[in-house]
Formats: sequence, C-alpha cells, structure tokens
Amino acid sequence: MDIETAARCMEALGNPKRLEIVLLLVKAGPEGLPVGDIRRHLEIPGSTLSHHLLHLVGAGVIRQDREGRVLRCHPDFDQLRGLATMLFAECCTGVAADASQAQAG
Amino acid sequence: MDIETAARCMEALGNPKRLEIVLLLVKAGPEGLPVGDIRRHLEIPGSTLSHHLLHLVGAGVIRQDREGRVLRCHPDFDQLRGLATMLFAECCTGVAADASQAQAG
DNA sequence: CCTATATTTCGATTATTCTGGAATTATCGA
DNA sequence: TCGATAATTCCAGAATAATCGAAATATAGG
Repeated sequence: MDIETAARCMEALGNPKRLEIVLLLVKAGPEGLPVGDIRRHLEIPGSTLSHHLLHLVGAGVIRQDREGRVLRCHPDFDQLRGLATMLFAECCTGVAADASQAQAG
Repeated sequence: MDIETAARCMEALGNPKRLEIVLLLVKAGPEGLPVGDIRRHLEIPGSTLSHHLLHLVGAGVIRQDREGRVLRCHPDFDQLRGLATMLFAECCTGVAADASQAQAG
C-alpha cells in the first residue's frame, strides 16, 4: 500500500463518526450492516451518514453490496489489516540522524 | 484507548506529509530524529513542519525531547500499537442486523 | 400504477485545516 | 555580548471538510 492510499484511509478513519461506523462494522463482522442499521445505531441524519459512507468507500476502508432496497456495508478487512501492518512494516530499519549537525555545529 | 483519542490519532496520520513524518520516525526507530533532519528528508518549510509536528504531538502519536538546540522526535510506539490493535479489538463480537426490516418490510 | 421504505444527491452554510513567509525565541560556542 | 543554528509562533489567505434539510432516485409488494 502506498503512502497516499494509507493517508486516505487514515484520514477517513480520522473522524469520530466515521471511526464509530467502521468499528461498528468490524464488530458486526464480515456480514456487516445495512446503512439503515448504522443510522439507528449512531443516530445521525441520513444525508450526513451517506457522505461519511461515501468517504469510507472512497478510501477503500469499507465496501457496499446492494441487496434489494438495502445497501449492506462491510469493513474491508484486508485494507484495514494492511493499514495496521504498514505502520510497523519498516520499523527500525534505518534512517540515521544526519551528520550535518556534527559538520555544521 | 477511547474513540475520541483514536480518531485524533487517525486524523493526525491522515495527512500525507504527517504520515510520511511518522513512517520516517518509525523507520528510524526508538531514537527518532531531530526536527531538522525530518525537514531535510521531507523538504518542507520549517513552519509547516512545526505545525505538523505539533499536531502529531497533540494526538499523542509522537513525542519530543529537547537536546540542547535540537528537538528530537520519536514515534510513540505504544500509542501506534494501541491504535493498530483497536481496529480489530472487538472484531466480529456482535452487532447483528436489526430485526426492524423484517418487521417493517 | 400506487404506496412505503431505503438511500442518495443537491445546495447552501459553517467550521476547520493547510500552508508558508516573516518575525521571534532559545541555545550554543567563542 | 555577538553570530550562528534550531525551531517556533504569528498571521493571513486558500482550500477542504462537515453538516443537514429538502428533493430525488430506486426498489419492493400489492
């Protein structure tokens, strides 16, 4: 996963409402939940919720499947795992402090 | 970690420059890097970098230790781990779809 | 077709964030 | 104290995001 993508995911998760949505979906598991259920759980206006969901879908954090009138939302577990992994992927692999201080100071 | 805190961390990591900063610091390991080194690596104006660092510190994602004129920045590994963990902490533990559809539809 | 339900899109307002030049503060060494 | 380096704060403008009511679209069942 590249930095732009990861930042988009993080940014999507960086809003309390949206994070609540995602945690709720993760809790619900792979089957996820319909938009309407999320709305009832979180008690936010439909239009606001719709924007947040679009945002999350755009970032690739959740996916949606239509089932008749109902739009079911699932977390994208692979994406979330990738994100969590990325934070530590190159942990402690390098990037020493510059020598420039020693030279200049 | 509560949702507000987690969202603040995510939001802090949700900017490409800030994510780059944090990944650079994670790469550098526990010793971290001075602000000036980060600036040289990322090539951004000092004031902009300063704002981003303040943001990251405020969110608890990094910490800073002054060493004379140099301000050394470290990732807060505990916080980052906590964040990564939280995403899956309650994975698949519940939240079934409402019965209301079956009743209403 | 008609009615009800599920969800989105439109449109407008308000709030927040990002950005970076210039001035400022702090520390070091002579 | 002076001069250099490290980093921050001040300020202001541009860009983005959040919010939600109202209207619109889509689907289902009779």
